[in-house]
Order: sequence, then structure tokens, then C-alpha cells
Amino acid sequence: MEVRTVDTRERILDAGERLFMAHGYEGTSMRQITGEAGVNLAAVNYHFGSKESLMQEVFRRRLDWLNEERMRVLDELEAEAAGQPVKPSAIVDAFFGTLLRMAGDENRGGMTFLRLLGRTLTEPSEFIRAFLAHEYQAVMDRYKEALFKALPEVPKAEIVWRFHFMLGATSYAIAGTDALRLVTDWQIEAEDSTDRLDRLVPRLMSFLLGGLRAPLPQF
Amino acid sequence: MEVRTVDTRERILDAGERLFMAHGYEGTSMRQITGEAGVNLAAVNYHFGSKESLMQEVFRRRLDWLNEERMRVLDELEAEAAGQPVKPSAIVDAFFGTLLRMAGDENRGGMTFLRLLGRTLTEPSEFIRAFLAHEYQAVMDRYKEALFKALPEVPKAEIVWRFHFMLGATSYAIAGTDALRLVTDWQIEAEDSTDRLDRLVPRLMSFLLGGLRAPLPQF
DNA sequence: TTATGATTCATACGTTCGTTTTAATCATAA
DNA sequence: TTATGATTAAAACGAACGTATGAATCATAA
Repeated sequence: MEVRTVDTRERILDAGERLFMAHGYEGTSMRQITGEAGVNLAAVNYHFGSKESLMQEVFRRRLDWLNEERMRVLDELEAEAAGQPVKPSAIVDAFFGTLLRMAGDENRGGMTFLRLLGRTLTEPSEFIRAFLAHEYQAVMDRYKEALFKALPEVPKAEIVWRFHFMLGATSYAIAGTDALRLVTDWQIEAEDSTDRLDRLVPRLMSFLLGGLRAPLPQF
Repeated sequence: MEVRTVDTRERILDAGERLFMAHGYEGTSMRQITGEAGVNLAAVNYHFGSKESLMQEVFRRRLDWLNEERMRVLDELEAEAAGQPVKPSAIVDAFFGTLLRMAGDENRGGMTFLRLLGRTLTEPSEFIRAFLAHEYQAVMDRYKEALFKALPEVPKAEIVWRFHFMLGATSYAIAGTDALRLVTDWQIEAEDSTDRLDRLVPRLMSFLLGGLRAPLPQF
């Protein structure tokens, strides 16, 4: 009784994750999901209640671990620092590096979930935004505070804005749509895909830290 | 005969722009659009042929001017430089500043179009991505070349990636969803909305330039 | 072995979707 | 004024949508 159930649930979650990533929430139908999962159409409503609840569960399955891990790493950093502020680069790596390193872990969704998350941060549906805001709230508050302490000379409003920009750069990078076809053929040939992913992390980290530590704008 | 036509077309485009921005392409129905525009349901198919074509026209109406302006400004900069490379900050401002300054121009879509564009860069629908790629191709090639010349010591692949990151930070910033509720109440009260917009441009510019000029990552 | 609750299945419900059709209405030129 | 082509209008199309129903099937405990 237990085996089949878990199996069906997981198959639905996997299919939903991939299809929501590929076609968006509104652009994915229940019939596509159950078709790809190889389960009956009614299984989604039986196991999850509704399409909206399924979407939330797709995220919860990955985000619970991610945000706990982010909390844990920041705990560690602050314990090591022993009262001193944590280095900005360590905070940025704890938040964004922890996220990006999920890409290599297929058991935690890998690139598929990362791309889904990146796209969903600009998703219009209200219920998704509300859900993500709730799911993230504690983590965002902790990391904002850590950055405030790490950069005491920078106005808090500026830090929040730059956190915002870092989120945007990251989510677009992991969404990986490249809507404007910036990455041309010669670059795709120059590096294979695992290379590109391995190099994305340090590349993005350099960019984020450069932006975070840039001179303040003059108004 | 001419007056009513243009009127109807524009009303549909305006409604489509706003609703696609608010609910996404798949999340917006023809009946919502024609309802808000105050026109008959069949008017969209009569004037534009299909929902997809309407979406493309919504973008073309704004992007044609934007990308021509971007070309024109870069022409000017290169003429002034007289063979010398153009400063990176000037290139970044020509590309992203020109975009952001549309926000204040209601005749060119204002914030509504900007937010639509920001969201659409991570939109999943294939036809939108293909359309945007085509619409942007010439501009992207010109700006990439300009950045290559402006930063001869930086590997081209790095420049392309950082262009990518800048696009992401910008599109997320203008999408303005703030899905993770980063900007809390005390910050909203501290600045009124026109203030926030006026300050967004220099803030984002500082961030982008800091990222663009950051030290190269060590692999 | 039988009873029980969990799960799967085929099927249908009512709604909404984008699009099409055909007729009415409009503005303009002859 | 009338003829003509452009535009608007009302209505309907078949398809696809998310969800609900009730029977069949399954695994397990008594």
C-alpha cells in the first residue's frame, strides 16, 4: 500500500517539476503531467487536492531542504566568526552558492528545479508569489541582517536593493532561457555543458560580489 | 474608417500589454483583453489574426523604438570616440539606461511595458523566445562587439556571461514582482514610488558596472 | 479467507479557451 | 444617394481545461 503511493506521488512531482519548468504553470495541463508520469488523470487530485497544491508541493519538496541548509551554513559562519561580522563573500556564497550547487545534485532536483525556480521568481500568478514569500521569509530576514552587519558603512536600503539585483542576476542565469540568444554558437562549442555549469558558479560569484561592493551611486 | 480602426487596435494593444504584464501570456484570455479594451471579442482576430500575433505586436510597438534608439546612441558614442574604444560605463548606460528611462515615458509603455519585458525574458513559451531573439539580434551583436573592444583584456566568453548577468539583474528589477518580499514595509514608507524609480537607475547602474568590472574568477 | 481502507481507473461534468462564421453597421467615393 | 469595402457585432464551434464521481482493484490485518 505504501510503495505504490509514494511512487505515484514522486512520479507526479517529477513530471510536474519538469513540465512547469518547460512550459510554466498556466502552460502545463494536468493531462500533460499525468501523461508524462504514467498515472491516471485523477491521481493528482487524489494525492494533492488540486493543481495549485501540486505546484506548491513541487516547490516545498526542494525548498525546505535548501532553506534549512542556508540557515545551517549561516549558523556555522556566525559561530566561527564569534561575534565579528561574517565576510560578505561568505554570506553571498552561503545563499547563492548553496542554491547553485543544487544544480549538480539530481536527488534535489538538479538543473530542472533550479530553472523552474529561476523562472517562477518572475511568475505572475498571485498564489505562487504568496507561497514563495512565506516559504522564504525567515531566510531572507536572517540574510539581510547578516549583510547589514557585514557592511555597516552601507545604508540598509542600498544593501536590500543589491540583494534584489543579485537575486535577479542569479535567477535569470539559472533559468537558462537565454531569450536574447546572447550565448552564440562558438561559445557553446567552446565548452561542453558540464564545463559551463562548473564555471557558472565562480563566474556568477565574481559578478555578484563586484556588484555588491561597487561604489555607492551619487544621487 | 481610419479613426475607429486605429483606436480599436490601440485599445487592444494597451489592454493586452497591461494584462500580459499582470497575468502572463497563458494566464490572460482573449475575453479579458477585449473586455478591458471595451471591444468585441472578434476584434483581436480581425485586427491581429491570433493571440500570438497580438503578443508579438504588443512587443514590436515598443521594441522597435527601443532598439533603434539603442543603435542610435551607440552610433553617437562610437562617432565621438573616433576609433578609440567607448567607455564600458557609457555602453552599459546606452543599453540599460535607455531601457530604464522608458519607465518614465507613458507614450512608450512606461513601467507597464518594462515590467512585461522583464517578466517575458524568462517566459517559457517558445514562440515568444524566438520572436525576442530575432527582434534583438542585431542590437545584441553590436553591443557585444562594443564591449569586446571596450574591455580587450577580458576574455570574450566572460564578457558575454556578464552581459547575461546584467540582463538578469535588470529584468528582475524592472519586473518588480519582488517575489521574496525583500523590500519590507519600512523601506516602502521611506521613499515614495517616484523616488524609488528615480533612484533605481543610478542604483542599478552602480551594481551593473561593479559586476562588469569585477576581478575575473579563478578556475 | 474475508473484511477494510487505500489507491487506481474510466468516464463524465460544467466551464472556459481561441477561433470562426455570418450578418449588421459604419464611413467613404462615385 | 447609392454602392462598396472596412469594421463591428452576436453567436456558435470544437477542443481542452480542472475537477468530481463511482466502480474496480489492490494490499494488508484480523
